[in-house]
Amino acid sequence: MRLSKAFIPTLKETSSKAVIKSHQLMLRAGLIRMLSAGIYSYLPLGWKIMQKAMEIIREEMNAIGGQEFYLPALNPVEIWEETGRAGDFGDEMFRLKDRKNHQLVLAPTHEEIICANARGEVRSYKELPQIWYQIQNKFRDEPRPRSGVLRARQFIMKDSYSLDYDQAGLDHSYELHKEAYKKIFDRSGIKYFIVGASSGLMGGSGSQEFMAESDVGEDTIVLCDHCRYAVNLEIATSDLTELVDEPTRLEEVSTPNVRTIEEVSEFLNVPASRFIKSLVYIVDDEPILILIRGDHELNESKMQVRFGAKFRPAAEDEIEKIMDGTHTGFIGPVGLKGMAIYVDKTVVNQKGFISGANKDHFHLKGIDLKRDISIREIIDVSTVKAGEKCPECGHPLRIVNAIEIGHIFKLGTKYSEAMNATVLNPGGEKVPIIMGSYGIGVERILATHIEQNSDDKGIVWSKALAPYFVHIIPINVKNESVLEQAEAVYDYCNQEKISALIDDRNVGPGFKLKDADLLGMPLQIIVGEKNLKNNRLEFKIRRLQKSFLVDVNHYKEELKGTLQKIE
RNA sequence: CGGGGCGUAGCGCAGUCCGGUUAGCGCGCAUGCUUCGGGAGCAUGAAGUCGGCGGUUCGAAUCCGCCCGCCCCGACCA
Repeated sequence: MRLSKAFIPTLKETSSKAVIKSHQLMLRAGLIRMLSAGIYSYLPLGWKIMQKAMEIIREEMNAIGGQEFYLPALNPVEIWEETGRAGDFGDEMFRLKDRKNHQLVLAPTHEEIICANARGEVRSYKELPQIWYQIQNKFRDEPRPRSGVLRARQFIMKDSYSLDYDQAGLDHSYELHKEAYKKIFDRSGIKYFIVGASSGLMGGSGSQEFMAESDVGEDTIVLCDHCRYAVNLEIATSDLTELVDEPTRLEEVSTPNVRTIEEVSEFLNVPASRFIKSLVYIVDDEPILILIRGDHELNESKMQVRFGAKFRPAAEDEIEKIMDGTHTGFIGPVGLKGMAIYVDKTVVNQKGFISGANKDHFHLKGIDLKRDISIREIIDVSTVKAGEKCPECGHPLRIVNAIEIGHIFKLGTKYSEAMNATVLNPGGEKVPIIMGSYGIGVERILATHIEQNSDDKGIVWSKALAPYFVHIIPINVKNESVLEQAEAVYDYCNQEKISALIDDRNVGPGFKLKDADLLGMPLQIIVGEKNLKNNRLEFKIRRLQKSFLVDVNHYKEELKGTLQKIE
């Protein structure tokens, strides 16, 4: 491609609206332009890279027997009502009406459509397993689109769906996907790790996420560097068994006007971990009390796993009413009646805790959970903190941010049952198809690659995603021998099917060199007057920002050899 | 949905607090000449519903009200 003809609108600066590195660089390198919040145009260079990423995905999906579909984005709402997800997605689903006033939605994902294709047409276990996939636009009306292309309202997702008739089949399809995903992300040059994850709205028996560590990631991951324990904070646990466990005596202490754990901790000079935090939640219109350790936060994802979607924290005035006038800050579990008490597992069977005395301006010391409190149930709802012990091996845990680039689910029969997608098994019984679902955010591959592979000058593409391998720069196109030599290199690349970009624009050398670094092709070949007089071309490896001179007569071998060495 | 910020030429921004000639700057764009190893120089030129609507005023980019759009933090989220 000739830059003189190409539409690659690079920018020297970006709006202050673009905050994260990948967003800024995608704008500056002329890959994308925003049309509206969370909605982007892919310009030719950006689309070329997207296609590269999609081709890697396609190859690996085909390699495990995947068959590509093209599914409708425009769906009648009824199909989403069959599984109840029209309601579950709520405002996140784009809705519109056709001319007959019929309700349609823009598909946020495609489990229902896959089921619709399977039911009635896949009838016997003999036709299974199937792996069906698509690489298409999905639409989600995000409450807050952000971080450029990382959280968009219209985005391209590779989604695949496995159909099996028994658990072993599902396990196998799941493993196939996991291995395929490793290959996809390895080939894309992305550093990632696999974590245990929450299944959220998707349902199902288990799921894992492919995560790329990054400060701009929206997910939080708990990692153990010693044993490879790695799970999403949403479901992470830690080992906290070392706490004090001596016989204690209940004792009321006066704590005038000190109410937050922090304040009381300071007032009594006792660490926050020795406190019990008493939280009032409303579940199905009933108040419940949840006890967690004073230095911990409640984990809403875990709450959802235990109590479903219908829980909320009680408001302050509600609490006063429920607690017979005791104000927040002084409520506690001891002597409490008429309210179920759920205890987080991090404080169960322990002694010597401090909590509110259910009396304004007083706290209770020496609480023994077992002795003093009638526990309804022991649950796991607290959020792990960095430095706590790994539940597997006891080493300290690390907490990092990460970008979710892939998510694999064992869905089970949630959708097939709701939509009556069944097959006859070898025993002649009618069984619901067992499904798995496996997603990859294609834009996130690009953005993550840029987050992980860029410097202050611009992007550094690895060969797998690079839109062109070689960027040829004649320093001055008015100099005939310079231009001729550059064109010769360009011709050679085309002839050898080495994708190349030539900057044949009549602009200053600084302009071209800056653009080349910004665009980030792996190898730059710079043709300058002085070097050419000495029969030399300059090869520059973008990633290393290092140049070396090559004899004009041997550049062909050198080009191939150098490209081979670059990953 | 809560908190904060922004909207002025194609792009990036100043001007708004404290109303007052013809609304500025940089980049880009067009034409010409020069220049050619890190976003060139000179000259000339084109380009603006100051987000929208309404109000206050002799006079509004500037003050007031409503609305729209975009960004950040939070909530939420595949």
